[in-house]
Amino acid sequence: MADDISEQEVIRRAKLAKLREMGIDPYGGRFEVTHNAKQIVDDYGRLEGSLVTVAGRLMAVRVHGKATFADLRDLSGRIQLYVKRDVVGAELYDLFLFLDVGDILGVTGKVFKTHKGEVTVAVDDFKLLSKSLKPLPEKWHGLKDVELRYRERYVDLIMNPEVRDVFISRSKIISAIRAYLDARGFIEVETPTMHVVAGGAAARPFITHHNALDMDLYLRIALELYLKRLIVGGLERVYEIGRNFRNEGISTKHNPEFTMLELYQAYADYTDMMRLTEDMISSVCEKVFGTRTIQYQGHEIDLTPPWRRLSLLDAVKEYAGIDYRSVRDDKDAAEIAEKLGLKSDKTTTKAGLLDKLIDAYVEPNLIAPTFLLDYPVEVSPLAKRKSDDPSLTYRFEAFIAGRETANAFSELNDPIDQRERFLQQVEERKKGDEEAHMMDDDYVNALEYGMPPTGGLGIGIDRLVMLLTNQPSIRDVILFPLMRPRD
RNA sequence: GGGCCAUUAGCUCAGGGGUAGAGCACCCGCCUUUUAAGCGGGGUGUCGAAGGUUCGAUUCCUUCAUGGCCCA
Repeated sequence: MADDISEQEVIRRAKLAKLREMGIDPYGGRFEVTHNAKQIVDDYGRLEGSLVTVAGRLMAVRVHGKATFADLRDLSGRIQLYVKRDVVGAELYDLFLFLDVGDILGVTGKVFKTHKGEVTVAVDDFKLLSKSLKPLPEKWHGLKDVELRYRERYVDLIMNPEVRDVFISRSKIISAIRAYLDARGFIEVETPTMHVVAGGAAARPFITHHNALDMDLYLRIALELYLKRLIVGGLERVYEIGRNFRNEGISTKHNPEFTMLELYQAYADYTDMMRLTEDMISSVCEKVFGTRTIQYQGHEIDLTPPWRRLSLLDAVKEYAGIDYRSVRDDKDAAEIAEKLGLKSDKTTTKAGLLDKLIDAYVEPNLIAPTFLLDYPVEVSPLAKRKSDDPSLTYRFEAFIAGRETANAFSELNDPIDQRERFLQQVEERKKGDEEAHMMDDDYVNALEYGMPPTGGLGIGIDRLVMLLTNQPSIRDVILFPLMRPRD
């Protein structure tokens, strides 16, 4: 280990030893600050000439012989330090020059402005709070290598302030969602992440094992079925913001673990969910960013309600030129897929064809926020059938910037129909569809006690954050995206 | 899973069969209001890994690893 560290690291380790020799603890303890960097700059008028104590990471040092300028950075921003040999004395001055960029320190000094007008702290005293043993990346270009940025996100966060801002925005967006739902009488709950039956979505689960019970468990692929059990239990308005796990490929839109918001509202239906979706997303955007208009990868998108509403089958007819109602069976579907040149790795079913048509022809056209309404029952095993057309369901998906952003329906609360739909899914599974639902007897049992008519909504938080922060990849909104380990 | 691309110093990147390059960072010296401080000096490296071709490979070929983008 010791022989594969760089020269710069060797030098820093030697400095560390020297500091200890000098009786200086290179990893000091508690340090009380009076101000952060931004406060000192913002309140210069009041603070000029007074003593402040501030702590942060040393980001740059500019030595001018017997006086030195340095940049200290904390969460709030950057503040310049000025250390003068005449003021701090030779011993402390030499100690300051002995520090490295990257070290964390606390300083006390007087606030003043330089000739160039920059607010600066004239250091009287400072304390090393943590010795940094590795050199930081280049100050001008920062850390660019995407692999390193994801693997060593801590360095990414130190070097790239705009990355830090994205994650601060993410936190604010989630807080704003909580505030929005809490204000409307929703209660936040936590349901299991380890499931005996992985349901609520069409996806392959991760499998884990409980030793004491000697049983396999699935990491949840959705929050849905437990939250609806709570609606049966009378909680009426519930939501959960939680991690889902899906055992599928990794892409700019997929990370194996990702965060979903799901909410359920008793006595509501999917029209209520539409209004809630457009109102929540646009008000969260306004609360966090002060505007309802966003820029996403070259598109200007206005989130102000009401959003466009369009029947799914009309959209497919309009954009793909296919009348889905004329597709009688899986064989028809396969022929159409073949004719359109839609490649697929599995045998094409009616449901699979619809998915592909939406993907290839409809989605790319839905830049402005759009609700696609009334999905066929075969792709919506948990949604209530339309009373005027039982082949369709009261379900919508919302699309923004050509991407699915929300999925919602009037929940199926007929236990007999639900059991039949599960049975159909089990058949699909037997035919080789690994993403088809499993039978969930306990969920049907819950419905048999009676679930009120309910509207439910799911929103992928990561994708929403991507949209609102203009990030092209889901990895840019997940602090530690999954990576293969190095060696 | 398939296609394309990338991998060279701590970082950002050039190079292209014949002793390994730049900027920043780092080390030494000078410098008391600089800010990508400046001036002078110093190159710190398993060119992702393993095979192959060759007198000679960081460079060409093959395989592998990791990552990115596109497709599935």
